[in-house]
Amino acid sequence: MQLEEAKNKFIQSWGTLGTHWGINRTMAQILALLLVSDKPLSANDIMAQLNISMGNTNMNIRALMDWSLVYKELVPGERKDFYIAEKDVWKVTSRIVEHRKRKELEPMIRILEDLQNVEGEGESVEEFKEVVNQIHLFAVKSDATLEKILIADRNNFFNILMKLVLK
Amino acid sequence: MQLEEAKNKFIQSWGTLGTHWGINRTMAQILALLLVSDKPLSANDIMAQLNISMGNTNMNIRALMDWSLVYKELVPGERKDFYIAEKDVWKVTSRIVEHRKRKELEPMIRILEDLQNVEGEGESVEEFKEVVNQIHLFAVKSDATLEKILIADRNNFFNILMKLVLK
DNA sequence: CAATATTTTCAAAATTTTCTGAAAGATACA
DNA sequence: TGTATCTTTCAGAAAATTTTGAAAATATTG
Repeated sequence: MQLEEAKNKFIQSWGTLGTHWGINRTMAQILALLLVSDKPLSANDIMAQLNISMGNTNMNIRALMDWSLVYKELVPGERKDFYIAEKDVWKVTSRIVEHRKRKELEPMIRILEDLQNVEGEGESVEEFKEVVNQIHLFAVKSDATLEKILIADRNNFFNILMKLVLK
Repeated sequence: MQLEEAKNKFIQSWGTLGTHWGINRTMAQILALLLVSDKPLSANDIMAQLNISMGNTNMNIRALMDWSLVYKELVPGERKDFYIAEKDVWKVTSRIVEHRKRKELEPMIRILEDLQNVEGEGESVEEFKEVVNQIHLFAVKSDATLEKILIADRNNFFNILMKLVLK
């Protein structure tokens, strides 16, 4: 397998994976392209290499910057903006996890808490509260665990992983 | 808030959350409906309550059974099939995680391994290998950790969570 | 076995999500 | 300031996903 072929394979696979992670295909592909690029790329380079439109490129680069997965890099003597990817796997992962925690888990916890306010007394109300309560408990524990993991630095994280795996 | 309102709110929210978890809206809503139902429901009941078509109902019930999130329950004297949800939060979570591990993480690991076979020697090849290798290492560790967590029973899981949270 | 009830299938329709590209908005340079 | 280059926006187009419902298949009952 030649380098170019390998890079393309990586970009394609990463794109597919991304769609399962709250990231759309193009956004994931841009990230992948920048991850395996040895130099910063301009919006134009990205457009050309992935065969996508200007607007699509721009929108997704900005989303990636918003997620802190891609940074602008100024290239002296160049007027265009150039971009590089965050290459630290742990940072990439933790930023994605953080986003999803904020956008999915935390809103769900708020809703579950709200649902505890259901009125009435009968058995069916109790059963409902019980189900909601179980899920809430679980969600809160998961949230706290993620929080703990996220504030740890990479080394800490690998230590935790190792403890779990070797246990 | 009345019980009915609370149940509907739960079903809607769970439906939205589901779409972020590789489960489509309807599939998640059916699961939610069964989770807060005090008795087994038939496909017809589900159709009526969620206002969805027969085909949609059938397809998603079967997907849920395939994921072991919903079971058939035979009601004596009834010709229809009735369904109940898995109410153990830990089981629900672990089955979803297991599915995603099999369908996303493991295929990615295989691709990353394949990509290590890139030919050539230059610096750019080495850089590519380094990126791929970092991701592969991380993916394998995550996979092993998930495996460990999944084969643990619920108590074990909560113990692990607790250790992490209280650390 | 025939009649009826229930479940399953799947092509077409509806909906949702993503992408395009022309136009408007910035920014840098002379 | 004028011109050229680059970036952003967004309405409409395209693509992907989900849903419908009629028809076929299957199961149950008498």
